[in-house]
Amino acid sequence: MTVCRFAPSPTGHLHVGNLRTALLNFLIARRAGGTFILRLDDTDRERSSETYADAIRTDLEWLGLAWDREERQSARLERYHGAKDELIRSGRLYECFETPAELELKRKMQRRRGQPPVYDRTGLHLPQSEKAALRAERAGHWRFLLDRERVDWTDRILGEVSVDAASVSDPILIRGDGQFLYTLASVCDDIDFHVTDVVRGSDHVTNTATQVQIFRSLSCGAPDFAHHSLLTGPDGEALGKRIGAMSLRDLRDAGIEPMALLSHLARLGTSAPVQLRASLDELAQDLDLSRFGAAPAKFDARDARALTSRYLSSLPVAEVMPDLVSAGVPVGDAQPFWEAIRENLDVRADIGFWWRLCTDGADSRIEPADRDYVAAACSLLPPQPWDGGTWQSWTARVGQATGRKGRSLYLPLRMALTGRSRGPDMSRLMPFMKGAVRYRQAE
RNA sequence: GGUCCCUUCGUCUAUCGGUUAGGACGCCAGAUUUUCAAUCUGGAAAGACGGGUUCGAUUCCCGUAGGGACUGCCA
Repeated sequence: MTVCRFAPSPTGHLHVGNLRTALLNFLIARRAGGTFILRLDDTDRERSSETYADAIRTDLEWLGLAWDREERQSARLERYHGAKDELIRSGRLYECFETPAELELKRKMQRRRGQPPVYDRTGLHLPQSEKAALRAERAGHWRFLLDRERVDWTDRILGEVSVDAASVSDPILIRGDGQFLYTLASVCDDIDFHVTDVVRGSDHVTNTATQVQIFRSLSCGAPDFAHHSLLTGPDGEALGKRIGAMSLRDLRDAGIEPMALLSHLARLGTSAPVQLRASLDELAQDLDLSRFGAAPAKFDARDARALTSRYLSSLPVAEVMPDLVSAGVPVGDAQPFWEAIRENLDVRADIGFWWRLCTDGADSRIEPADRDYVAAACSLLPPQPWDGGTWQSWTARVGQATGRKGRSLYLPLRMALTGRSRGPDMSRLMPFMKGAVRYRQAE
């Protein structure tokens, strides 16, 4: 039984990088008919908030990434205590008493001497009497005693990975204030929830080595790991540096369609071409982790926008009926109006734009050179209401009267009627144009 | 400073030592629809740099440069 999890900490809004992680986990679970767990890593009570937890759920729901089970670490403290006791009993957890300032100083000096800033295990060798004395003045924190050996695993994206645990400090698992840290909590959760596949960003590669040792010391096997490269912005900058940029919330507000975004992220950084898919199931069918590269990939929202436009044009009228109705389109007009505009939308909200343009009328744009031409054409324009044949009969007459043809015949008329050089097929749009056209001279 | 990863068209990437270095998205042009879009056809567009191995290197090795991750009482 495949079990995957997406484990954000509710300390901020999700961004596209987070989404890629969530999506991969979701798709793996979906394809295998397994379980997808949403796990809120909220052991840090100060930074975590319910507001962000809600925002995360909202984002996932918007995208259709339904989770089968929700867990939160703040509710599992007892379990972590149990793990702590077990590790102490087996001698893998030891208490330390350095202050953060002392540790920083230590690292600084090691660095200055050209040594790697690895913890020197002072706490491990402290005599009991000294520990008791220290304990009286401050709360100790707990470190996991690493085996100083290489940890190897076959990563489903990176291939054979080998990390030397000797190059890493014994990780702190429990803070002085008793807070359990990610490194331990995550392992306990993966054990208890029987997680089989861990897909996460490659910033966790080193963690994996230490966590594999923790799995072992708790007498459990580690799950399969896959570490994907990190996403950057269009200029290669790290995501999340610019606050709010690339957040899912922003993309949603900008009108990006879920399936467009999902289709893009499922293939970005892979050797397979991006293909617009209609459903998560289709994406799940196509998913191939081995096609992901190890190099960081750039995410450009413009790609998601282009896909959004293509996605919208593929939709049947039933899918957009609520949008048409709320834009004020009468149900009887919905089908033909949708057919008229569907291929000319950037975002869903453009439905309202075109309908308002039809009902409220447009500000025309007339190039100075076309002023006489447009005036002549307008004198030939039949009064509203127009129908599906109006555009053709009108432009034919205008063409005869003025001798114009092709682009120079049509474009000024399109701009006079809609104020834009691009837009829906005019013969399909004209029947809906009931508002007055406000003619004015272009600058 | 240390460890690890990465570097091919604008972007994502293919290439198991010999290829006119391929595809997709984007872009440009033409065709078509006497409009917009769509579609079709075509086009421009790449091996970071320096060594080495080899008959032959984008491919293997070393180095340099650049980018990223980790090096937290964050996750």
